[in-house]
This record gives sequence, structure tokens and C-alpha cells, in this order.
Amino acid sequence: MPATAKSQETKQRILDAAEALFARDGFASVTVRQIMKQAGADVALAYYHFESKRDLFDAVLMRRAELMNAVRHAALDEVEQRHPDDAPTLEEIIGAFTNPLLDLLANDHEQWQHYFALIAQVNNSPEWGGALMTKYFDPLVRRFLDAIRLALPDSTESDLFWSYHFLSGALTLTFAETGRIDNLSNGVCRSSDMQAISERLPAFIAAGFERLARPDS
Amino acid sequence: MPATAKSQETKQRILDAAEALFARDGFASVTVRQIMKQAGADVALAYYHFESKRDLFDAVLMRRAELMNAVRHAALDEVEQRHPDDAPTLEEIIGAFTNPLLDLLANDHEQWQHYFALIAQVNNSPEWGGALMTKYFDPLVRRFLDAIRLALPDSTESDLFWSYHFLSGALTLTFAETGRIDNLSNGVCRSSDMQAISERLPAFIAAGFERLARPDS
DNA sequence: GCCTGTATTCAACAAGCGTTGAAGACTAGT
DNA sequence: ACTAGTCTTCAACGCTTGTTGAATACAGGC
Repeated sequence: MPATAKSQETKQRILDAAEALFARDGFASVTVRQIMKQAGADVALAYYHFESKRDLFDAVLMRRAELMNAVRHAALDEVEQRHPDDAPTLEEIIGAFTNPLLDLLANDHEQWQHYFALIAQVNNSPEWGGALMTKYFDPLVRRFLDAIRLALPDSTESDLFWSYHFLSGALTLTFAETGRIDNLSNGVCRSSDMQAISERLPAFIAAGFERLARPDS
Repeated sequence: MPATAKSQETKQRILDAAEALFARDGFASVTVRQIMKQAGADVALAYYHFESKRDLFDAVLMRRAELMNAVRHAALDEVEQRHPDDAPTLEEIIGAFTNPLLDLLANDHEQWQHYFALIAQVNNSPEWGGALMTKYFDPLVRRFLDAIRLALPDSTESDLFWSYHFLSGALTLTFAETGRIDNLSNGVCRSSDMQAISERLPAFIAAGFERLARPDS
């Protein structure tokens, strides 16, 4: 019953390997044997720690989702405490949604980068996008939309949801670091340039939210 | 040597089936046998018309890319002819990039919807996103960025590329119609509501471009 | 009615897949 | 040293995969 420290360590190594491979090649392209080879363990061990390949995939997704939600909740807490009376600016709120991801990358780039690339694929998949993203991120997103509603009282519900949807697409593609912008810009911009992103993404998105709320401005 | 009309027809049926299945499940999840069953033809026929599964995938991507680029070029032509002297507004230019996709959907929804869902997966894949999107869409994107540069002379090159990158993410996710926004909004917004998109996406994106070009506004 | 080339079917190949059962190794507690 | 329980290995299962070569059907030109 009690899991040894060593076995938990191997379990994490399996998750790490699966995360990296799923992120790069997608669920179906990756074979369990590939994963276990990269993890340096026997194939059968995957089925000792996880029920199936699909279960392993879910475990990969779940592992970081909670921490990711926690740091974003904390960031929004901090923004709200900074404004006990007035409402925070829209850009502050959006920043609390995006900047924590940059912090995670700064501390442990490789692993989180794989995870974000995986999320981008899930988000854009008709098979999984609707259900899985909803399952893992809806409560957090709803809280952010609540905060935005206060900062933008003129905005309709539809405008808020669509604006968030555009944010979601821009965010996941950007953090996937596919190398697209490197090619398009001939190296002027780099996918991995996190400072460039933090300087632009929140401002860009906030402007979009505001435009839909107040078309005249 | 001369291909009969009937065989060309089956070839298109194979492409249609492959397009639909690849869009929903991704390249690796789909089997050649599945595709040929849905196309109503023998497995081996896939290898008569195409060199390999991967070659079939490329053919699916290529088939609509040219038409898609053509209608967008035409839309930008029209915008520029409408402004022989002054520069078009930013929102007009962005609209020429996004609205043609809505027109394609309006005429033949099912097929183009599959194609857009496929593009979204490719765009967000580290394996293919960088190379394939560059190959199929770079010349068009460059022309649009040229037009935007005239409308936003204060914008730096980096700001333009990043802004386009955000646009690209928002656009591909939105047209993928994953059902995500339906879930998040409890049915208030629908993925397939093209009018809602055309009323919001160009405005949202244009505001983002402008904010990065003129942070003070 | 034959002949040539295209189009389509059939049956099969080797390789790799996800998954499993049984057997061995290791690490406590006694 | 024995035992109980956790962890790991080995070898294999049945099935599916992408792909192919040979055989058949079908057309049009003579």
C-alpha cells in the first residue's frame, strides 16, 4: 500500500517523458514503448502505475493543472488586494491571467514549456478542446470574467465570452512556441522571448476587450 | 496517362474523407482503412492515388490552401481599390483577412469547417506549426503586414509580428469550432455563430494592433 | 474482338501496437 | 532468516498498422 519514494520518483519520470513526447507529437503518435524508453524503465511499468495509455495522458494533464490554477488565483488575489476600493485596471487583470505562466517558465522552463505546448494542442482539438479545457479551467476562467465584468461594466455577456475566447487562442498558440513567429519574422522575433510576450500580450488583449465593450473609443 | 473523370471523382472523395477524419482526430489517430471506408473505396486505392499516408495528408492541406489564399488576396485587392488615395482603416484590412473565411463557410460549411479545424491543429503543433504554416501562408501574411504597416506607421516590426501572432492564435481557435465557448458560456455563445464572430474578431484584433503601436491611446 | 493503358480489387506481408500474466527482486517488519 | 507487500522485469498475446504485388475490371482506339 505505501508507495516508496523511489517508485514515486519513477512515476514522475514516466510523466515527464510522456509530457514531452505527447507535447511534441500528439497523443496517438506517441507509443508507450517510446515513453518508457525515454523514462528509462520497462514497458510494463507504465501499466503498473497507470491503468492505460489514455489514463497516463490524463494524469499528465492533471498533474500541472492544479498548480497552474493556484498561481493564477494567487495573482488575481494580489491584484484585488492592491485595489481595496477601486476596481483594478483591465490590463492588471489580464496580466494576472498571463504573467503567472511566464513565472512558471522562468523557474523551470523545459517542463512547463512541454506542458503549454500540450495544452495548445488540446485546446485546438475538436475531440478534446471542448470537454477537457472546460473540466480543468472553467472555474478559474469564470472568476477572471467576474473581475473583468467589474472593470468593464458596459460589456455584454457575449462580448466577454468571445473576448476571452480570442484571448485563449492567442495565449495557447503563443505559449506553445511552435517556431512559427521565428520563421515569419526571419528571426526578428523569437517564440521563446518571454519578455517580448509579457510586454505585448496583456496590452493587446486588454485593448480588444475594451474595444468590444465600448466600440466608439 | 489521362485520368478519367470518374477516377478524379474518387480521388476527391478520398480527400474529403481524409479531411474530415484528420480534422477531428489528428493525423496519427486516423487509419488509412478508416479513410477508405468512409470514402467507399478499397484500401489499396489510397496508394494508387497518393504515395503514402503522409502524402495524402499534405494533399488535403494543399487542396484548399490555394483557394483560401486567392479569396483573401482578392479581398485585400478590393479594400485597396476602395482607397486609391488614403490608407484603408486597420479594421478594413483585418476584415479582409478574416471575412473571406466566413464567406467560404457560408457557401459550403461542412467541408471548410473540417479544413479550418485541421489548420488549427497544424498551427498549434510544434511538429508542423512552424514549417507548414510558413510554407502555405507566408506570402499572404507578408502582404497583409505590408498593408497594416501603412495604416500604422508608428508600429515597430516586432509589434507587428507579435500582433499577427496573436491574431493567428485567436483566428485558428475560433474557426476550429471546438465547442469550448459553448461550454464556457453555457450556450450563450455558439462556436458556429459566424455573425457573432464577424462582428467581434476584426474589431478586437484591430484594437490590439493599435494599442501596441500607440500605447498611450 | 482484340489491345493498351488506366482504375480497382484481393489477399497478404512484416512490423509495431496496447496490454497482460507470471515470475523475480527488492524493502520493510518481525 | 522468514514473510508480506511493493516494485520491476521478461516474454508473449492478439490485433492493427502502413504498404505492396499480382490479379481483375473497365474503358477507348483500331
